[in-house]
Amino acid sequence: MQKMNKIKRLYYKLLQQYGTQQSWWPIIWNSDKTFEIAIGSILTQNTTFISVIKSLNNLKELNLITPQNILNIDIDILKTAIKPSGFLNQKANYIINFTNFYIKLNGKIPTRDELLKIKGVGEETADSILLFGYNQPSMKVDAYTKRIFLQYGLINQNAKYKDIKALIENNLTTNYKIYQEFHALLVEHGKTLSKKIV
DNA sequence: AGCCAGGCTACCG
DNA sequence: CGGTAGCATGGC
Repeated sequence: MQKMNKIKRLYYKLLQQYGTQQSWWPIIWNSDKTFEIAIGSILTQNTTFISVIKSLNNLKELNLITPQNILNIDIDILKTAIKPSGFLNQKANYIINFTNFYIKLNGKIPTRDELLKIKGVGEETADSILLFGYNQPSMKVDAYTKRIFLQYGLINQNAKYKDIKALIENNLTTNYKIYQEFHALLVEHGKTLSKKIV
């Protein structure tokens, strides 16, 4: 076998252990997947995805997984719908902020910098939207990623988001499917690790 | 019964 | 710049 860098080795090791994680991001509504994934990316901030699913189901029942309807509805109804995933006051506004931006895009793919200007969209959420919502090869780094990389000695404690992102992007083939797969695998593996060491 | 979850903003020094 | 309190809820 060809000589691989450590990131690639980890990728294939996890792939062998857990198998492919295709369609790892669950789709509830499936009409505007990009929009749905973006809203899910905001809702998932510092929350378990189980809670996000509940919120997305609430939104679906209210027919709110559509940009126009979200902007037309009373914000208190939006807050009630997303309550299961926590931080309802700020996330409701974050969702509205993103929705306004999304409508103005008119189908265009946003840049990462444009996304980062939205209040409520930080680095991880921006990458999540690009990678899973738009199928763009922009690696998403999360707490699991950092934890696992620390454990394998691939980074040190003070590595920052952009450092880890660059490390991965420089060592894997630039391909959104591979990035999606890798992230999903890291989450699956991360969930099996017992304690938070970051 | 406290800690953590698929973070971000605002504000501090 | 780096560090951190606050944000809200639910699961274990």
